Amino acid sequence: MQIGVVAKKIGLSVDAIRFYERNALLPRAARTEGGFRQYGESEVETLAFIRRVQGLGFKLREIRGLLSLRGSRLQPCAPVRRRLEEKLVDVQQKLADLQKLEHELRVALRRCNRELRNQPAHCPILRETNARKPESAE
Amino acid sequence: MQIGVVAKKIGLSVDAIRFYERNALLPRAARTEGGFRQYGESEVETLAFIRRVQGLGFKLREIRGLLSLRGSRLQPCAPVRRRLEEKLVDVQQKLADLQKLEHELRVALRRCNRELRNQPAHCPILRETNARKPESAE
DNA sequence: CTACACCCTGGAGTATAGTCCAGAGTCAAG
DNA sequence: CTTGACTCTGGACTATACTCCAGGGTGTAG
Repeated sequence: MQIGVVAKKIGLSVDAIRFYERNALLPRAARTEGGFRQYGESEVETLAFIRRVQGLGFKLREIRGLLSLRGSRLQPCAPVRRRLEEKLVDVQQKLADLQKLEHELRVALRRCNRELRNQPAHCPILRETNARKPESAE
Repeated sequence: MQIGVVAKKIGLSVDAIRFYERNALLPRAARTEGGFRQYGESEVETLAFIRRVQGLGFKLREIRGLLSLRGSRLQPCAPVRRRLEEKLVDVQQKLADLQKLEHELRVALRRCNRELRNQPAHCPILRETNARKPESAE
């Protein structure tokens, strides 16, 4: 298969696949005489794998690490599990951060709504400690 | 006040403040004869404002928009509220995405743990549709 | 006058995951 | 042989929010 076919098959751009090769996620592909990349099923599977774990939130540098575990005979599942756990912790941290942010946004909105009913020209977000343009001649 | 004092006061780097000026979050500061930036309270408040809304998840380009509402006489609270609402929707979308991700990670981990008990050498994450190195002579 | 801390400008660099491009070559069909 | 679709390489570009730097000037204490 040449690169365009694989790209369509997996749902990646041709450029993305070349990018992965340049960045050592894929080994350098075999070439035709004319220099065209040739792919077989195993490359397609590697690309599918990349998509899969990328969907799990792994970055390309982490995926490189995961890929290096493939094909090793040394119980690769344990390190993979460790990475999954780390990633889960990561995600949970981000969730907590975002939840806090959500709360703060709600608080700000509530204050904004209260003010809007009372004095429509005074925005508590903009004001706060009395922020005001210096040159605005009132 | 010169820039270093303000930086310490607000908890920003000198470079960050200069960066904000270059990027139109702050108007060009007044200068001493020697060319040193001079700041007063209003600039300090603007910087504090920037920090505050940045803490609410706004990007600098969005903050520029918020800043342009300050000092306008035209009921600035309404557009601010709209922006807060949009940001909230944003955050909720991200939360949903991350929750889905968390779920997927848990699923992957469960499968991983099951396999680990049964056949420690077979990682279901790495395998999936039978991914395997092509040249590995078994 | 010198030393030292501080400041100036403009530009480059950081990380991420690609995309887009020019200029050139390849390959199959007609 | 030509056309058209496809591919090659290397490099530049995107967004974000800064940081770091060189090479120079300023301001003040002693």
